[in-house]
Parts: sequence; structure tokens; C-alpha cells
Amino acid sequence: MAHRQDQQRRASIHDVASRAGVSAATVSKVMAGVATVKPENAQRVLDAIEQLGYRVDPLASDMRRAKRRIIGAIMPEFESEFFGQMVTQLESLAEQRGYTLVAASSRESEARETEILARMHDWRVAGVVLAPVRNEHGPAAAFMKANGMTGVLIDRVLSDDAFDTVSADSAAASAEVARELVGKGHRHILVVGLGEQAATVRARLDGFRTTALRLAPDARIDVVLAESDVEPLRAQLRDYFAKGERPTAVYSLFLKGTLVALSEFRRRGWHCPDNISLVGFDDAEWMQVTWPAIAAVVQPVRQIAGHAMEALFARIEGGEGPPTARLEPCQVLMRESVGSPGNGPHPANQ
Amino acid sequence: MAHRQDQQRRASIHDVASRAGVSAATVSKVMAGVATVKPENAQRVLDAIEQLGYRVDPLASDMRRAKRRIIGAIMPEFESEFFGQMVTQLESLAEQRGYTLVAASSRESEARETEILARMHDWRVAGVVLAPVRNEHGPAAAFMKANGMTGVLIDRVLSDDAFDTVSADSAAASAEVARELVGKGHRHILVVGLGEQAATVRARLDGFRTTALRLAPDARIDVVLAESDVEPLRAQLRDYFAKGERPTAVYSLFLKGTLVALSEFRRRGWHCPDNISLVGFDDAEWMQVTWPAIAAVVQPVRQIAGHAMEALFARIEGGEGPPTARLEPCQVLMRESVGSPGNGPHPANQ
DNA sequence: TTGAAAGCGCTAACAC
DNA sequence: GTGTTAGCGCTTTCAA
Repeated sequence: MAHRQDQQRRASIHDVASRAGVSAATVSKVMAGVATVKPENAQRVLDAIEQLGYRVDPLASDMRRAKRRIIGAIMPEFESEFFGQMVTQLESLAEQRGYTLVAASSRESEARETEILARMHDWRVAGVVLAPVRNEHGPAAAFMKANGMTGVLIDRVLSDDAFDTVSADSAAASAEVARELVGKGHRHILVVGLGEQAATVRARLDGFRTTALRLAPDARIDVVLAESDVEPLRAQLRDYFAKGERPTAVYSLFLKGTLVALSEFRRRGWHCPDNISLVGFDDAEWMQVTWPAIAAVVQPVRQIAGHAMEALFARIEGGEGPPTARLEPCQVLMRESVGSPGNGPHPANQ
Repeated sequence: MAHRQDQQRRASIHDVASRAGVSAATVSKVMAGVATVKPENAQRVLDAIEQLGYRVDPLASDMRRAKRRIIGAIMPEFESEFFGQMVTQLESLAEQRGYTLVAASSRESEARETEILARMHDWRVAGVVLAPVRNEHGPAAAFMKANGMTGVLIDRVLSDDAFDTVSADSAAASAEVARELVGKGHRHILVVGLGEQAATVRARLDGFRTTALRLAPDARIDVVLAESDVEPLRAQLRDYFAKGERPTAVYSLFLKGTLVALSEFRRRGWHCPDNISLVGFDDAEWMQVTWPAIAAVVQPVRQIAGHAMEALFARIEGGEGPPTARLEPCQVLMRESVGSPGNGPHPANQ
């Protein structure tokens, strides 16, 4: 803490006005760039602003305005690279338009999600970017609808009848993963995911299964879906392998699943890609430096953030029309964790 | 976007007042929990609030208050687990006290850091938690001082003459890493870091070197410090090894350095711990599932966040006294990436 | 081209 | 106990 510094009130618009010898209204006009101010007066105002170091108080300014220049962002968590990058992008885009981004974490709780939303409604934010915990049918989206809030849904959503949505094209990416794995000769593949994020998980699963079975009708696709938490998934995966199942490849539909799969491989002493291949949805920086590097689906964070903000501001500015549902293409990075089934000792033979 | 929903004005305090047959002031008192309201009237107010779904507008409420109930948080980035967890914690602690946390990323830029701070000053936040890009002597801290802002400095700081500081006890943790490595027999160790974060890096480096040399005066400690960016570090590290240097262990002073070290090991075909041992400052979830698991110093995020907020609110509530400088103890997790020098083929022998 | 006046939604003094 | 009054700092008619 600075000790008793210049704690004197900050200059207000009236201070500027009196110093420039005009009214507060004129100062306001100068700040807004209105042309109908006599150049001479405008200059006096500018000088006064400079001398006093005046800056408008955004809160006071918003009080009088119809829409406040604040965008709310609600993410399921802040701890992952994906959402970290997302918030960074959204913040940057909001700033570019002169808005402040207020980000909050729902910590994977739908109850908290609605609470935060209510608080943002109290703040009378101009719009909200909501990355729902579950999907577009949760209580948060319902709250937004019921209260006539302006918003965009991203990430774990497909499409909605009230809000624009933007998400990664999980189905297409998963189809590509299927092509890669089947192409390498895999015929017994395990898919792991979280059932909670229903629509997204289904898209990823269907996209994968459909393509895999089309290319190799004899292929066997097993699925291990935990309801809502990661620890149960760990247990289910352990059981699956304990039963003696020996797929040659695993496709994890989300980041934590990839970590769980890796840790299960560790426990069993299996290495990628010799004993088993692995591809994960969601990339992370470490995946390219570990040995082996882990193959991953890279989500187009910038595109998602960009189009979400575009859609949001279009609505804020009064844009009409039916809600849009965008799917942004992903990139699939096949790395060393994927090989051909025959290349090493199969776990079944150990 | 919800299409033409109940866009009618939200209930204001006056709506509640007239419905309850009292004045706005009385409603305000009820909301504030002031005891001097006739129970009967209080009930009528409560009923009206309930019926109208009234909630106070935090902005309007703050307008009239001396201190606004907003805490600003400025982090160098949002993409890492460390700062993600930090923001999550800070948000939670601010909420507990009825404050809103507004977080912003300086994106590792001191210029941006000052801009954000100026904007937070415009918002007249009650206090700021600043995790400076460089250290406590940057322009941001100077701005806070000059403008009499209330704040706490965390992470890349040691102590300050104007603000309370809270950070991990890097020196002690580094000393422990030294004990572990020397204890395992390492006598030639490379330390990599980023020079920009001067004080913190010095503390980590000194803590390590002092202890290592005390325990093994014959040990050789090499240092590769990049000025401010990660890519130069990569190049410097490459040069270092290209010169034929063959330390038996590497201690990275920050997370990105650990990634760079791993990727350089990859490039050279070295494995941990057989060819070289590795310990990194900063833990991450993936470090315990890769093979080998990577040894790391775990920073006490919760403690740092907790004490930072404690110190901040103490100052907000008028607490006096000289600034405090807290150091929170870290945990050192020795994992498989660390072994004894003799255990495998030394890279020099390859 | 300008400024007076009204008011955004709320709280805090101070009468009553 | 309660209501009146007076703002917080700004924007926005609207009349001059």
C-alpha cells in the first residue's frame, strides 16, 4: 500500500469543465468526438483534460447508458490451456471494441454457472459468452432466455434455438482420427469420454465410429464413458483393461481423459506406440516435448473466440435473424504416440 | 439471443419501495440488514423484493459508496496451470467477501500491464492483486504508488517498500532441489532460467548454488539464462550442449524452461533419468503421467492467493503499518526424471 | 454551438 | 423508525 499518497479525489468531468470554462455537457461531447463543438473550446477542453489527467469513469458513464460496456465470460475452468487461451482471446477482442471483459469460472458446476449468470445480469452486461459446463440445454441458457439476455454459447454446444453457438467441428476431427487409426491398421479401438457433455461427446463419438466402421466394417470400437467426473473414469478404465481387453489404440475425447489413459498405461507398464497407440482430443504444449509426443486434435481457439465475439456484437448492435450455429475446423496432429498395431509387442502378448 | 423476451426494465429499488408502501431508503436499509426497521415493514419489503425478483444493481450501489466492491487481478498470462489456479482462487476469495474479481492478462508485457492498471484505476477498484511481468520495480508498481492505489504484489517479487508481497519461497525450494541432486551424486548441474524476472530468478539460483556448493564444493554449476524470451533460451541451450557440455542433471527455474529442456533432450535422443536428470520449478498435471514422471517444485497456489487476499483486505479496511513480505513454502516432488549419474549410459559416452 | 436540467439506481445524512 | 434530500460522475435531450 502506498502510504497517504495523493488520495485527493480524481478529477471529474466538472473539474475539467470549470477549468476549460465550459459546461460538463461540452466536455462530454468533446470526449465523444462530437463535431458540433467550436474548435477553440474543444482545444481548451483537451488542454484541461491533459493538465488534470482526466479519464472518464466507466461505471458512471455506463450508468446513464442503455447498454453497459461490459462483456461477461463464463468458462468451466481456468486451469487448462484451452480455456486460458480462450479468455485471453476474448479479453483482447472485447478491449478492441472498447468493452471490458469480466471473466468468471463456473468450476464445472451448473449451479454456480447460474449464480454467476444472475450476477452478470445484475451488472447489466451488454452480452455474455457462455461456455456451459454441460451443454446448451442447461439451466444457465434457460436463465439467459428467461431474462432476455444477449449471449453466445461456445465449446460444449452444437446448436440452440435461442442463441448463436460456436464450437469446434468435433465430428469432422474425430472422423479424421478414425481415418488415421484405421489406415494404420487398428481394428480394435477404445474410445474414452465424459458422458456429461452429451451433445459434444456424441458428435465426437459418432464422427469417429461412423467413419471407422465405414472404412473397416470388421473393426471393434469399445466405449468407456464416465458420467460426470474424472475419477470414476479412471476406475472404469482400470476395470476395462483388467477384464483382459486389449485394444491396439485409444482415442480420448477430452484432455483429462488423455491424462487418465496415460496414467493407466504407466500403471500397466505399456508404452506408446509399441504397446498401444493414443490420440487425444485437445492439444497441450507438453504433448510435443514428451517422449513419445502425444497425437492430438487441436481446437481452433482463435477462430472460436473470434466468431463468438463477432456474433455477440452483431446481436448487441441489434442484429436480428435466427440463431446461427458455427463449427470451426480442427487440426489433427498425428505424433509418435500413434503407430501400427504390429510394430511392437502387443500388450496381449506380455 | 432471446428474441423480444421480457425486455421490460428490471425492477429498481423504487419499484420495490412503492409496492411495499415505504421509501427507497427503507428498502436500502432492509437490504443492508439494518436493525432499525419495523419488522412488519421489513416483511413487506422482503415480500415485494421476492415478488419483483429485485436485486440491487452493484454498479449503482458502488457509485454512491466510497470504495467500489471490485478487486482487480493482473496476471502475466492465463494459459498456465499456475495462473489459472491463481485466478480461480482469487475469484473465490473475492466473492466470499462480496467483491467481484475482474481479471486481466498483461500477456507478459510491462506496457500492457500499466495500461490495464490505469483502466482499473478508472474503475476505482478497491484493490489490486498484481503479478508483475518482471518484478516489483516495474512501471506498474510505480503507477500504483503514484496514484495511491491499494494493492498486493505476488509471485515474481521478493519485497517492496510500498506494497505487501506474497510469493513462493523459491530459495528454500531450490536449496532442497540442490540437496536432492547432490545427494544422488550429481556434481555437474545445469541451471536454466529467464533473466527478466531478476529477483526471483536470483533467489532460485542463489538458493540452489549456495546449498549445492556447500554440500559438494567440487560441484560444477553451469547457468544458462535467456534475457526475456523462451526462443532465445532454446537456442542458448542448444549451443551449450553443442559445445560438448555434459551435465548429469538440469534444474529449470520455470515451467517453459522445463519444456525447452525436454524438447532439447528429445532432439538429442537423451532419456531421463538414464542419460540426464531433470527437475523443474513449477508442477503441472501432465508431469505425473508421462514416462518418466517429471520431478518438480510445487508452488503453494492456495496459500499465496489466500495470504495475498488477506493482506489486501486488511489494507482496504484501513490497516496501517509497514509492508509485509511473505514467503510461502513449496513442496519438492522428486519423481522418476531424477536418478543417479552412474545409473545409465552417460550422454558423454554415447 | 452551448448549457441547464433531468436522471441512471442507489446510499447516506439528517430531519421528522 | 422512516422519509426527504442530496448527491456519486456521467450522458442526453432540449431549449436557448
